[in-house]
Amino acid sequence: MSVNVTSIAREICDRIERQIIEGSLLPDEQIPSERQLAARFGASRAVVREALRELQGRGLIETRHGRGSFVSQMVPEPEEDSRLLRLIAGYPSTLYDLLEVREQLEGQAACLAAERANQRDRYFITKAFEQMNAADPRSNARLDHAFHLAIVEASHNPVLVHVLSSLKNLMLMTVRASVANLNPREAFRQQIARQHQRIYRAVLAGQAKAAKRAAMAHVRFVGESIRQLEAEGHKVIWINPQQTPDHHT
Amino acid sequence: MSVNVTSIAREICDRIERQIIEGSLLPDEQIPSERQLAARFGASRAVVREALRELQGRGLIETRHGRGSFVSQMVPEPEEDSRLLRLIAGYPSTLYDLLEVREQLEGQAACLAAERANQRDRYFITKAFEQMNAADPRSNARLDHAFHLAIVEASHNPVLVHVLSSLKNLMLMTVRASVANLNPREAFRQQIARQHQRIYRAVLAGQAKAAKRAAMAHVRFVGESIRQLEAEGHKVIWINPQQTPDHHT
DNA sequence: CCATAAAACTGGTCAGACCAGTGGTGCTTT
DNA sequence: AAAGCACCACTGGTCTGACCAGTTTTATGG
Repeated sequence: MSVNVTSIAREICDRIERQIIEGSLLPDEQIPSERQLAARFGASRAVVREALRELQGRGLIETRHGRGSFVSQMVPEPEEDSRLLRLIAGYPSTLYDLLEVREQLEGQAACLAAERANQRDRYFITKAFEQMNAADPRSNARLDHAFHLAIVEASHNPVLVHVLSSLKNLMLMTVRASVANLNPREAFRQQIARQHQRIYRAVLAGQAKAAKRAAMAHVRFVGESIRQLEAEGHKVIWINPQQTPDHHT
Repeated sequence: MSVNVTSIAREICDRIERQIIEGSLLPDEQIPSERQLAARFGASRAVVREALRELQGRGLIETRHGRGSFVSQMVPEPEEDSRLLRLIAGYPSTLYDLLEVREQLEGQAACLAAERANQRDRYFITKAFEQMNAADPRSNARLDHAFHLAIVEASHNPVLVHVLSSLKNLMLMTVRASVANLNPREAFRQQIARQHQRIYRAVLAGQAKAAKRAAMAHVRFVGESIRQLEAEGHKVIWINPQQTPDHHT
């Protein structure tokens, strides 16, 4: 019985592919150098190069002489996204629809993240969490979003990552709406900070059910709060995502 | 002006690719050995191997140890579906990830559909439900999917509709997997029929919570059943959405 | 302080060696 | 003559170590 049908190069290729699909390696992120990969996998550089070549053929990475290899941008469907965006521009109420969906998906993401997050995930979640708290509460929409995204990626569910990243711009709208309308009011701000902390702790503690509850409660709270403000006659601010600004990683 | 950005390996890869596309190299035809190619192109064998690896990544050739490399059999251009989706579709385990997401989204959809469905929605849901039941239980994947879709549309949540329709091909895979593996076993088939009926009745009766419970239970049941079959050593059938077949509406 | 040269990266290519499957050729055995 | 077997000439798979060629960082000299 032959068992090892797979060549070393193919194995390395598949492992890296998996990391890309799962989201452990993000678009535009640099892949370790060939020599490093060779050392890590205990293989020769030639084999690593073949693995990377195959990934190039699959369109997953791009390699530049003297620079390195980088994960390709595989934008799901930009034109669909924009169509939906236009629709929503006309009907702000759609944002509530999105919040409904977010409640489910982020709840699921938090649940899975609590179960599956590895050390790297925990590091990024912690980093995002701390950056978000350190920033000015009135202008941290992007950091707020990054925190939520870090949790989604920690779920290691590629479908979830794909869906939520395809809704990135819409997500940013809801997050911005939350930040712009709720954070300036001290009571809301504190409440939201507590909710974030609850999510953070539950995920890092590996408490799946608690994480799910916290995440769903958080999203629902945002939606209901904004709805309430609107009902009370307050002017609710919806901010369109002009572009994806400042990429100052 | 530097023009030659192309590596030797890439150049060889492209030349062979052109031959395959032009038809100079026919499907199943054997490609000259690496050593021959190296001599012909005046390059080292390592470079030739990298070129062949890239062709493998592009799915144009297949290589067998001790035999040689052969041109793949392939459909002219199986319509560039989202590369990411096709990529994900290559990993059967991803289907479980999708089922996790489906459980949340379809639960939500059923919930909203029960609350919001109007007469027109009810008509379409009923029609889809009856068609599904009337069809051969072993070959009604498309109708099964249509039933679920009708409920999603009745949710009147454009975000939900958008997300689930963007996952159409993947959804079809899970539905097909369910139909192909579960329906032939009478016990499963009856169980699933009951679940469908429960969803149907709850939605039409406007019982939101019950509809949500039923839909989530249904999706979870499918996932767990397939997982169980797999664990018991049964051969589980995953059907790739090569094309969207017979559109004979 | 800034421009420039040198060093320390990165990927790209080469040569030659050896291992590991595959299949044919011809000899031995039955 | 037919079956078996060892051998050999292929095939791809991997390794090593060297060197070339872009890029980025660092140190150096003005």
